[in-house]
Parts: sequence; structure tokens; C-alpha cells
Amino acid sequence: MRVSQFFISTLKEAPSEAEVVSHQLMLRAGLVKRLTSGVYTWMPLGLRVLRKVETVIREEMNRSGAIELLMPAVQPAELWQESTRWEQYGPELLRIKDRHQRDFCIGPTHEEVISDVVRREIKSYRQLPLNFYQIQTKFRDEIRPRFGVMRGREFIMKDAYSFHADKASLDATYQAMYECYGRIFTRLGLKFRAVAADTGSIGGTGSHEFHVLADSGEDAIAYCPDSDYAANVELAEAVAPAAPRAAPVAALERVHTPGVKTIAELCAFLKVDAQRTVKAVVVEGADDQPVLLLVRGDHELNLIKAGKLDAVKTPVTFASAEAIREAFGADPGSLGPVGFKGIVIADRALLALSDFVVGANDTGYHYTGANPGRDFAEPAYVDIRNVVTNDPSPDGRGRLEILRGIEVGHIFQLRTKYSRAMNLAYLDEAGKSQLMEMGCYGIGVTRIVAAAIEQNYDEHGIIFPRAMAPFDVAIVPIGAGKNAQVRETAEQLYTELAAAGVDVLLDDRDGRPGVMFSDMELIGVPHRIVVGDRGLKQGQIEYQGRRDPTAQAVPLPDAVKYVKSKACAD
RNA sequence: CGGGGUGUAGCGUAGCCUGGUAGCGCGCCUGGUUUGGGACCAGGAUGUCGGGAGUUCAAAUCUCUCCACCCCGACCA
Repeated sequence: MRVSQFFISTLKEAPSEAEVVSHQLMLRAGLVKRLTSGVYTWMPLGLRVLRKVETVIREEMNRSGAIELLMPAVQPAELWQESTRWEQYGPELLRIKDRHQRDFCIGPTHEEVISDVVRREIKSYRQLPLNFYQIQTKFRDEIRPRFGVMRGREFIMKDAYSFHADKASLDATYQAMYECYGRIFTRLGLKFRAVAADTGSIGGTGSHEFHVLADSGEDAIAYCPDSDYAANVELAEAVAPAAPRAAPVAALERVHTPGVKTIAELCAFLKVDAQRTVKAVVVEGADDQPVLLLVRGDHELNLIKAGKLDAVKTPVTFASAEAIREAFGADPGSLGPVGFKGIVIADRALLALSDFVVGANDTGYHYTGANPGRDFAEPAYVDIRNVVTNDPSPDGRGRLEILRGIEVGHIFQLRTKYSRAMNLAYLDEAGKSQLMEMGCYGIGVTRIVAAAIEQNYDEHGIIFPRAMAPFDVAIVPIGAGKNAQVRETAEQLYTELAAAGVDVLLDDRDGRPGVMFSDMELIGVPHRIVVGDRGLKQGQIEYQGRRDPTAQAVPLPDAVKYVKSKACAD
């Protein structure tokens, strides 16, 4: 491709709407343009990147035995009513009406449609298993789109749905998809991690998320460097402390703590370690009575874990200030278990804690020297906190580290959740009707582009991994307009590299060198050839990898071979 | 949806407090000089100052209202 026949629109300054690096760079490089909140046009350059990502996904999915199809974006309400998700999905489902006032939605996912396809087509166990996938545009009316295409409302997803006669078959395909995802992200040149995940609202059992590692990631991942344990912090178990609780030494003492509301303020005021304090969080209970949750001061309550407790209403809702006043006679910031009559649930870390500081249920007062069993009834002890660095690994084989990640893939065992609702049945060998087992497997295609940039950039711009770079190699001729040898050499290299199967971009704009260099760096082309009279006088061109600190002189006759080996090496 | 903020040319912004009819940098156009890291000189074009209403002799500036976008929270590929 020649720049003169392509479309490149770069920006020197990042539009002020962009907060995160990937979003800024995608706008500056002209990969995408925003149409409205969370909705983007993929410009020619960005589309090349997207297509390369899709190609890798498609090849690996096909290799894993999945079969591609394409389902509609617009879906009739009837199907969603049948699965009961028309009511359950909430405002994130974009609902529309046609001219006859019939209800439709723009598909945020395709379980209903694929189930409808399969139940019409599949009658016999002989036709199973099947794994259908598509690469298709989704719409989810996110409450708050952000970070450009990272969390857009309209986005492209690869979604696959597998159907099975039994659980063993589902397990096999699930495992195949797990391995397929590993190959995809490896080929795309991404540092990633597969983690055990919460099954969330889609439901079912058995689920892994694939995260691209990046400090700016929205998710926290706990992993054990000494074993293969890895889980989303939402799910990672905080194991019960091994050491028993020390016997109480201090007496319960009420201290005046005026204006102290947070654990940080409490620690500063009383000069105690946060590990010697207990945080009290009040949530709405299943019976609408407030439930008191206790977590060690330096720990963080895990709302997903808390939501799984029978006594707690799901989704977890914090009690209102009025409800708290009524139940505790004090404001948040001074709450505790001493004297509280309702349900108290403590994190298991408190099993090892004695003589701690906790709110006194009197605004502006705390207790020191508090002890369960002596000063208040022993609460139930369960795991309701987020794991932290250095917690023991749940598999007992080391200690946890925490990383941040961007979720780019998610695989689920749906089991019979949808087949039951949608009546997805087949006839087994005995001629008996059975529900199909089902799995689903998603990859955020557009999100991958943003995640890859988040992981690969420098002060000059994007550094695309080879597999998703818009071009493999950029040729930058210097002074081509008035030096025929430069021009002809560049043209010749362009032709030969293209013929050798290299995706090459020739910057034939005859612009100033600085402009061409910075554009090629900004858009993330991984390899660059400079052709100038300076080098040609020595019979050389220059090669520089996007991450190389300096350029390398290469004799002209070796140039194509050299560059090809570089471009295909990584 | 709740809380906070912003809206001035394609992008980045000044002007707003204290009302007097819009400025700068980049980009764009023309001509010339340049050509190894975002050139220089000369000339030029581009603004419903987010929309509407109001106050005023006069509104980018003050008031009201609507809209859009961004940031912080619950969701997710």
C-alpha cells in the first residue's frame, strides 16, 4: 500500500475526550473516530488492525473445530421473552420497535438466536456436538461507556456457542476452547493470563476469563507464582487464617474519636495499625433488616462474595443512612457489633484477631480492646473479603500476587440454563428426549485492539504486535522528490517486499523526514526502512525495528531478505 | 441513574470573574525557499462562541432551560 493511495489522518495533540493511553493513541493515530458516546467508526487504518485480529481468531477457531455463521443484529422480542431475559436484562438491552410497533432488540449477545437455530436443526445425538461461532457487532447500552473502544456500547465480539449430548462432551469442547484462546492471544503477541472467574449474570457453572495484563486494567487478578492458580479477585478465596486467635489481653474501653469516619483517620487518631481495626459495613438483608458485615480494617469487602450469602440481599445494596441510624443509633464511621441485635457476619480474618478497635455504635466513639465471644456474640465467619498480595494461595502452594488485567475473553459452561428455557432437546440412542448441554465462548475483538495498545506503546506512539499491525513494514524514502535513485530504490524495495508476501507501506508523500518518521511510529508499524541518498552512497539502506534504539545499515542487495527475516521473526 | 466537570474553527486552547461584537498554536489553501526527526517566509480561508429563551442600548461573557460530551460509582467482551 502507498500512503498516497491510502488514508492516514494523524493528530499531533490528543483530543481532550480521551483519558487512557490506548484511547488517546487510537484517536491520534486515526484508527477510530467517535460518532457518539461509545460508538466509533473504524477508519481504514484501524480496520486493517481489526481484520488482522479477526483473521487470527478465525483461523484458530476453525482449527478447533468451530464452524462460522453470522446471526442478525436485530432480534425479535419473542425469543427474549421466551428465555425470560426480556425482563431480566434491564436497560442495557437496547429495545426498538418496527413500523408495526412490534418489539425488537439490538443483540447484546446471541444465546437466544443460536438456540432457536439449533432447536430447529438438531434432532439427534448423532448431530452433536456442534460449536458455532460468529464475529459480529453487538450493542450493549452501557450505563457509562468509557476509554474509547475499550468499553464501547457498540463493539465487535467473537461469540461461540457449543451444544452437547452430555457433560463430558461439553468438558471436552470447553477444554478445546480454553486451549484455542491461549493460542489466539499468544499469536496476537499479548501478555495474558487465564483465570478462574465468577459466572456472573449469564449463569451456569465453570468459567474462565482471559485477561490482557496492563496496569491500567479494570480487573484485579490474583495468581500464585509457585503454582498455576489464578483467579479474578472477585472470586479468589481468602483462606481462613492458620494461627488461632490470641487470648484477649486488653479490656473493652470506650474512647472518644471526634470526627473520625474512615479507617485511615481512625488509625491516625489512635496510632494503631489498620490490621488491629475492624471495619463495619451495613447492607440490606434478605429480610430487609440491616446485616452487619465485619472486615479487618486493612481489608476490602468483596461484594460478589457477600452477595452469595443467604442473609444478604442480591445484588448487594448498602443500607441507607436512615436505616443505619435506626438500627445502630449512630452514623456510619462509628459502627460495630457490640450491642447490635441483628445478624452479624465476619470475615474469616477476624478468627485470628483479638483486642481490636471497632465502632461503638455512638457517633464519635470507638471501642479499643474489643473481642468476640467476650464483648459480643461470636458472629458467623465466612470469606467476604478481597484477597491481597501475600495471602496464602487457596491451593496451599505459595502466596498470592495481584496483577491488573483487561478482560478480553470469557468462556462459560452454560450447562442446561438456556436449553431448558428454550426447549433445546435431542433424541438419545434410546430415542428419549434429552436437554442439550451448552457452552459459550466470547472474545472482545474491538477491545483487543485497545488492550494491545495499553500493553504496547512508548512516547512515540503505538507499538503493534506483528500479528495485528496495520502494516508489517514502512518504507520511508527521504528526498524522493529530487533524487531519482532514492525514489527508484524505494519503489523497488516496495515491489520486492510486497511480492515476498510482506504487508508493506510506502510513504510516497515526499514529506519532511520528521513528519514521516513520527507518523509511522505513531501508527505502530513494527519495522521501518529508510532510503536516503546518504545511505545509498554506501550502497545501503537503514532498517530499524519499532523497539530498537538505533537504525541498522543494511547493504542494498541484502535488504529484502534481511527485512523479511526481521518482519517474520516476531 | 446519582455525584462532579466541560462545551469557543479539524485538533489543542485564550477570552467569561469585571458585558462593548473573537484571539493564539497546530492543521488546511496559494506562492516561494527548503528536505535525515513534526521546516521557513509571504499571503489566505475556516467560528450558528453547543441549542433555545431571557436580562441589557449591547451577551462568548450575566440568568433560566434544554442538549451533547468527559470524569467518579454499580455492569461487562
